[in-house]
Amino acid sequence: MTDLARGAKLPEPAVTLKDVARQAGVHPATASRALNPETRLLVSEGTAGRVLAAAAELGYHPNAVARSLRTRRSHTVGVLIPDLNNPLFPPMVRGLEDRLDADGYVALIGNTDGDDERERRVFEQMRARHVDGYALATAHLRNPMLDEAVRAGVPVVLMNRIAEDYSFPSVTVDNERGVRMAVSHLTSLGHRNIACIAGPQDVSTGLARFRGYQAAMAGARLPVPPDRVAFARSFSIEEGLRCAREILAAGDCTAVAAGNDMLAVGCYLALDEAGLSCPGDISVVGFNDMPFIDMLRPPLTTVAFPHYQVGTEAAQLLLDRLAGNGDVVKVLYLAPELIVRGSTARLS
Amino acid sequence: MTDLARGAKLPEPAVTLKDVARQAGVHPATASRALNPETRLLVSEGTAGRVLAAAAELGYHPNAVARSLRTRRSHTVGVLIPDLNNPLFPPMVRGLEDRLDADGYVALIGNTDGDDERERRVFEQMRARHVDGYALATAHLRNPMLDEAVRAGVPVVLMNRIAEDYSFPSVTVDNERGVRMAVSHLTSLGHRNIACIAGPQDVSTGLARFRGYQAAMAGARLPVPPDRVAFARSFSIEEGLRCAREILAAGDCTAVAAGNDMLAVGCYLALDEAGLSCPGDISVVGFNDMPFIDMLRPPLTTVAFPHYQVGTEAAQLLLDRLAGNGDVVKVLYLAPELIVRGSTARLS
DNA sequence: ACGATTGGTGCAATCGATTGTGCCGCTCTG
DNA sequence: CAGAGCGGCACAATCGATTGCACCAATCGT
Repeated sequence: MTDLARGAKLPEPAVTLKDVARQAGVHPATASRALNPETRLLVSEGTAGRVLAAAAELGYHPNAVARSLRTRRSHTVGVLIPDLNNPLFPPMVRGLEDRLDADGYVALIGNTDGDDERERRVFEQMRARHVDGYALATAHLRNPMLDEAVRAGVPVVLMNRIAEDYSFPSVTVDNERGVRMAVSHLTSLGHRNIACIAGPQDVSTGLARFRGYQAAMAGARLPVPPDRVAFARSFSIEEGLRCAREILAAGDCTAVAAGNDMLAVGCYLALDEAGLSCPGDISVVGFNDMPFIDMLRPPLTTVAFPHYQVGTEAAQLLLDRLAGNGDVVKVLYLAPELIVRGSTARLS
Repeated sequence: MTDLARGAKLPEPAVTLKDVARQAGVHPATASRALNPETRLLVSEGTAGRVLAAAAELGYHPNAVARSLRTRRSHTVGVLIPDLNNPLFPPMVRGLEDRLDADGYVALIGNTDGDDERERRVFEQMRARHVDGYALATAHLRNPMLDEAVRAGVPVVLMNRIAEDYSFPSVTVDNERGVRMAVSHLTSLGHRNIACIAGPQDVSTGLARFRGYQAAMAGARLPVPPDRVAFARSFSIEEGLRCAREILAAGDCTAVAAGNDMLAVGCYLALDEAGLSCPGDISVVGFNDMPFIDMLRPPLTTVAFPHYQVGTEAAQLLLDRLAGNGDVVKVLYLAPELIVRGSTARLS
């Protein structure tokens, strides 16, 4: 085993701008301008060439930390999500990272677990690191940190959420329409007694989807007895199970529209528990088209939307802001798509 | 809509150390020492109190960028993984982040997609940002960047992988033992013709697990005809499907040991395709116990290991290094556990 | 009681890059 | 041919915090 492999600290060469300047026989300031494409026209072509050559030869890599200190731009954005383990988020994060990367930005990812205390901590961490902007996909709508961020002049975009009071650039799916599509699908299969496992009503997705359910039922002139709706306290399998039990106990429905795929999975468990088959006895629709949800038995009929694009578009909105072009607040609604699989069947 | 919500840039107050010092009536240097717990004992108790009070009153938050420049410590570590969308990684990343967070470090996550070019790019990005260390879970074993990192004196730990040539601190599961457990399970169910869908042989997990298969078969004095082993080029569902087709075409096996859960899922697809049932006709075992793998039909029998702990332990190893206590290279093998579910059955 | 220690602070350099200002010397013009 | 204009570059300040060093006062030992 070598000393190197053991992690021994050797004096890092650390070639700096000054080294490049010396090698090229110019002042560091000139080297800086030559290296920066924006200001390269300020130096003569010949000098620029020598500097570039020197930089290449020495293997110069600018020190991003020093640059940030001076320019007050960290080229870093903070991304707040509830939980990376939720399969919904990795594709969005990748979309964000990929788009940001193209412009030289990197993402700092923070998991909040829906916990306000934790959310505040990661937010502070990010602020201390002077992130240039935030992309939020966190649970709660009202948020003191939002005020703080805008007051500090730091751009914020929302993913998969919209804020009601403030007007932030956001990227989301048209949740209401998505649920209407799902419920229409069920009615077209002959279902009339359609229950709903609604998500938390203090997050915009939960709210909008429940509204979509109500609108679709009203549009089809179908009644919605109170015991045919259960409200989950979180978008989790456990809550889906609990709510589905409630609904099954109330009896007499032939289909369930779940607020998202997790709740639908919980519903699957409740059906197993009750000895009911899906879609034989009861049809189930979800929302999100999470990765791997098509591998379930039966494969879940659900409402899909382009997760990756949510990330890229959010990144684009943020980059627009950061570049100074962000006068109008854009709210992007991506189109939902109904994916019919095996969990829904014609009422026999 | 207010100007603030529209993202108008206002002059940020940006309270600095100098402000705190002035408020407390001391020199910035003294304020610095008072604020840092490590050096607080250098200033008198009274002054420290005044500085702390001033900092609290003004809402001072140290500028991490400036500090990094001076201390040459970014309190940031680079995490390289193949793809965040692979459900195997989010738990590990969370483990890492949670442990790092406890010591004030944050993680920069980079996806390499198994692409050397991309890997190099994110590595450069991270180096430019002067990360204090790296945690790697990337695909390939041999890697010029590893040399570069150790030469620069930047600590590196490996997750879910071990390097053969160099000796790096690593955290991984005992892959060989895990597969032996899986194969023993199959033989105890009466299976003798056990095929293997092996992972890529140029990554340590693929290699070790294949060795485990060979060892287990040899130990049970079972023959391994060449056409009963297929090598996947990547740990993907597609490759699992392709390999499973090959194996099924060769005929006459009653069980398949897959190099990981993804490959096992591909195997499920091939069985469907061939009109075979699992576990009725063929038993299948996987490796990893990915999230949601228990929701499949049939639920997959697989080898589990604590993903989250891999992350926390890797973080711990890295933090040890960063703190200067890292003389001996630790390689941690976490114990695998066989999770028997519905995809394996007694040979009838 | 006087010189030597020690505790507490201030001073100034430093990390590495960016950028406003100003000087030099060239070219162009009237 | 003199002065205006300008391209090209160097100088130095700056971002905000850390830290080696020096300095002053108070205390201690003998």
